[in-house]
Amino acid sequence: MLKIGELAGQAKVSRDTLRFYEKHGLITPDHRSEAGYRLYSDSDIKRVGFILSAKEVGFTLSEIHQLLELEVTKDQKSCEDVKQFVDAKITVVNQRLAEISRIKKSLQTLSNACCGGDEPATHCTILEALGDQTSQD
Amino acid sequence: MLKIGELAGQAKVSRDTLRFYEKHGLITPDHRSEAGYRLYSDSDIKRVGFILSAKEVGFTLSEIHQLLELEVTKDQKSCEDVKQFVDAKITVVNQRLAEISRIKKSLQTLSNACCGGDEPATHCTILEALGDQTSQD
DNA sequence: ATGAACCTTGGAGTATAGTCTAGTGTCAAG
DNA sequence: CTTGACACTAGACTATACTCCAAGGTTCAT
Repeated sequence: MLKIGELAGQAKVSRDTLRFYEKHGLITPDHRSEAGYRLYSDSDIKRVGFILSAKEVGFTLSEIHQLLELEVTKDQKSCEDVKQFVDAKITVVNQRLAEISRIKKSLQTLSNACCGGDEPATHCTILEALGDQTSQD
Repeated sequence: MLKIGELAGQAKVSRDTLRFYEKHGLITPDHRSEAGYRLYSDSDIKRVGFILSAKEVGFTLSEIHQLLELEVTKDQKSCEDVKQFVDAKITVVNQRLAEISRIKKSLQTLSNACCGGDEPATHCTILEALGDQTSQD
């Protein structure tokens, strides 16, 4: 069982952020101590990690909330709903993957462009690099 | 030359957003008409597209501003600075790629988990799916 | 020559995601 | 038995990224 400061330390967020996430339903301590201190389980480190990863790749807290709420039950009905929701998210994740790859390529083109690189100094802005994505990977 | 509404329509943002981006140095119309109307060049569609892509994968407007400002000149000095900056961005982009791939896999695991899928119904939440990334791709 | 549909500016308002402060309580070490 | 590091709540404040509004000017088709 971890106190809020311990979880915060391990997950590299502030205590305030954890309380904020709790207020918004993203994470709830397993239970409270006599004194009312939040007590988290070890697996909550993973949960916070997921929240941070998902946030970093562009999901909002409310989307992350939905993802964390998902529970595929045996109930066929809810299962179909979950599948639809998840498949929609996979679609946006794929779009994001494509876009981030595109940006990565442009950055690499830009990085190779000058400074004694092999490229002629024509790709001199990110927009020019974006327009011309051929050989670099 | 495009008026603000035309650019907004093509780039699928609001006029207000374009004015907001201008205020923050992300995009400036080529020039103004006699009446003071903003007139954009065709290439500004691409510029707005870049802003939106970069935003979607988690860059802030101020980072995007920096990316757009980058100009690899022949000057060796500034060139090294640019390379450093760009290489740092490539590092974060790679991290983001890894994280988004991880999330994608979990979503796929989750999607396959039930509903007559081949997986047993053990992967029933995103966190369980995250923990167990083996065969799916 | 007038009305709709556009454009201008400045400034206020909103949503999201924290971050900080105040006032108070808890706990472990010296 | 007190001091320092931590915890609690409620609420105010901040940054980012828009979004809307008011009051007015422009363009153009009818």
